[in-house]
Amino acid sequence: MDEAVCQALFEGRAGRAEPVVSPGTEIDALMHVKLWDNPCWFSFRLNYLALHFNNPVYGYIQQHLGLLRPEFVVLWSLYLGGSSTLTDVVRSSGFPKNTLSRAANKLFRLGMIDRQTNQDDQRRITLGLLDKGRQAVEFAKGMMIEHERRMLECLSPAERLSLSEIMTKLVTASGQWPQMIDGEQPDEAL
Amino acid sequence: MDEAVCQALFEGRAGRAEPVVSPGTEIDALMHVKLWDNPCWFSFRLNYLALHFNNPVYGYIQQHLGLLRPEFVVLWSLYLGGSSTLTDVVRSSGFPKNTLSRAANKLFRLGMIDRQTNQDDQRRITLGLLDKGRQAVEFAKGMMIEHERRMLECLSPAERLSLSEIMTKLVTASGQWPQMIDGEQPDEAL
DNA sequence: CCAATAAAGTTCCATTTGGGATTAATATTC
DNA sequence: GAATATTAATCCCAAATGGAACTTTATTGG
Repeated sequence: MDEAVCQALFEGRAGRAEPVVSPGTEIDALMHVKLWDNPCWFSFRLNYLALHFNNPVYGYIQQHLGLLRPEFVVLWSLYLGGSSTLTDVVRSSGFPKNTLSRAANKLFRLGMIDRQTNQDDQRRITLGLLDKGRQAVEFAKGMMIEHERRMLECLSPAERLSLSEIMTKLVTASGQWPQMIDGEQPDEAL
Repeated sequence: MDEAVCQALFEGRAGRAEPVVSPGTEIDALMHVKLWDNPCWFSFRLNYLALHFNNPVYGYIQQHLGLLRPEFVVLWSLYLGGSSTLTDVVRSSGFPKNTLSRAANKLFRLGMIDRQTNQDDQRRITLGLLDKGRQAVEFAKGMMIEHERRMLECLSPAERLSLSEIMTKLVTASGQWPQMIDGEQPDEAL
């Protein structure tokens, strides 16, 4: 284990020469620098990889289901977590609440979800997946899993396990990261 | 090395019980399911982590520099890669070209970059960072590195190295991933 | 050498987005 | 128990976004 490399990674230098480029991957000069000489190597790769999931997957969903990303996010949330309130979807997805409110309204109009006002707290509206919504999710689900599988197939089983564990660690720690950087006061601080 | 777990990770099941939740991380039920019982565990964590970089960082940049994300992306590209053409920035960032065209025009108006028409190909315009643009990047750079450092500080040095290597492998393989899923014809296929 | 094709950037415009105010229901405080 | 604060969801509207068409320059092929 090379201490200098670890320190470099922590400090934000990628700290390694680029790997041999695999066939089919033509990388121009600017891409090269962003990948291998970027002080924010982690964030860049994160965004780069997220893009390569989101663009094809949400493009396909829009094309075949006519649903925008926030709309599908609501469906996916209800599919995974069962009936939920809009606020739960907001918290778990990071989209702004008005964007998801609009999305839920459209899904309701499309007959993909229903909305039930909560009896003991009448502010809350529980959103529930209807058959039509479930069918939409199930239509997209296989494609999403397959696309993710293709993204991960370049890794060895041990690497996939390692990646899962490391990302788990990061996500678990995320509660302690600043939601905002100094100058921007969070509401409570005012 | 547990074969079943590796297979599960490949197939898209997270395949593990959730870790002990660290203090400060209150996770509601829906979040829990999305993290630990999501067939697209990788993509979800990718987007989740990217969000936790982008929101604070670009919020800060907008607040203090008055620059939108596409605008800062252009500056960051020129800062890392030196003078480049808009198309290079498009390719290396994944933003649509009209969005970046607008961004470059605004940066030009602000005196942060200059534009030089290429002599041997008059379609090309080389964008170059001016002092004012460089100062903007350098103003934000420390904050960005620091935020990324905070995100990574929960990992051991060995884990950071491993993460870097695995992400490198993924990015390098990305040229072979589909840019589009079947039904959506890429332009050339028509 | 000229038409057809492609590439770099820009412009147009309808749609999407998200900050902030608003409404309505519940919690808390005094 | 009225007054205040908080929370859930929605509405308003100015701004940002991105697909598609367009302009200009370069390349290709007959």
